[in-house]
Amino acid sequence: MRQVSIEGIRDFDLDHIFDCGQAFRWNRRPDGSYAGIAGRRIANLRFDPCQQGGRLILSNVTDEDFNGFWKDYLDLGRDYGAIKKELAAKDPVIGRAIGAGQGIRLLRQDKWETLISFILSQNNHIPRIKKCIEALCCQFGEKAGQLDGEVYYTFPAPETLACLEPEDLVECRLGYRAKYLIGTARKVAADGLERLETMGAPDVSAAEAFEYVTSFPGVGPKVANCILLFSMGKYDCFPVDVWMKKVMNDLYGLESVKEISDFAGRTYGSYGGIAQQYLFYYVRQISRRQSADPLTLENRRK
DNA sequence: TGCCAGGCAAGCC
DNA sequence: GGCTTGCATGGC
Repeated sequence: MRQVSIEGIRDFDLDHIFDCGQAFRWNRRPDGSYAGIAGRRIANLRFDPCQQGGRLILSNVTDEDFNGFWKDYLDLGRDYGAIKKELAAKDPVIGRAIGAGQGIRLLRQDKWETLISFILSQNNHIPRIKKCIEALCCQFGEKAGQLDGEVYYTFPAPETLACLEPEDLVECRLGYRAKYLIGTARKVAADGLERLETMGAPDVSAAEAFEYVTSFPGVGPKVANCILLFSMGKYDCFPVDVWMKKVMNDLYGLESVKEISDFAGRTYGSYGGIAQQYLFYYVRQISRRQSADPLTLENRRK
């Protein structure tokens, strides 16, 4: 199989990247590799860490694909080591979270797919969000190809979803989010997909992009910030969900969303969104450990 | 078995 | 403008 191998990659860990709630169409294989789809491109990623920077092996990928797409998608051009240093220098507490998710990278994902995916994320668990999205792609996407015996489907286009009615979506089990999805698809189709795409341009401010994406039904401040951060390169955005409320309360004693957002802007600056991902991964890791280990202090008190 | 999740919109004051 | 409530669903 066609394959690309890249040496000397630092600040990179597949579990951290694909298990930090930013992308929903990647799955861990028993060998520790991840298989997934982006656009029409299907790939398997494997990473062998080593002291001097590890080796990333991308299967089902050509050199042309790597240079023209995957390099940017995986954000390999960014120096996360420098960002981590900068964040740690600004704030003494975040070092713990950076240590937990040291290999996180923010994927540069498709804007339309991210918009719909995070509409489906609201008041939902990550494993179930993945199921909803797979059902949607399987039913309304196009067959993109096959890898290791598994068939992959593209994310359905705006026009495809725009002409659906809620009853067409019952099998996807989206719940009350189905009507938001249809309303948003219709508005994207009416506005033209280009309008959404232009929001990712560097000269479009986060505030302007925020205003546009919150005009879609089912998109409030939290979902909007996720879209801006995960698909539009607005790295100062700081999405606050229930996990972030918990970790920001535990670490800094902050309570309200406004308190948390203000603190983040003040403290982490232009890389607040990246700080947010380390914190998100950290608090979820702690939570998982506690539920896996009944002898932790918190559980013993019960 | 309930509780809860990468929240939002609508209705209240 | 801030606060409360209803919401579909299923993983844990």
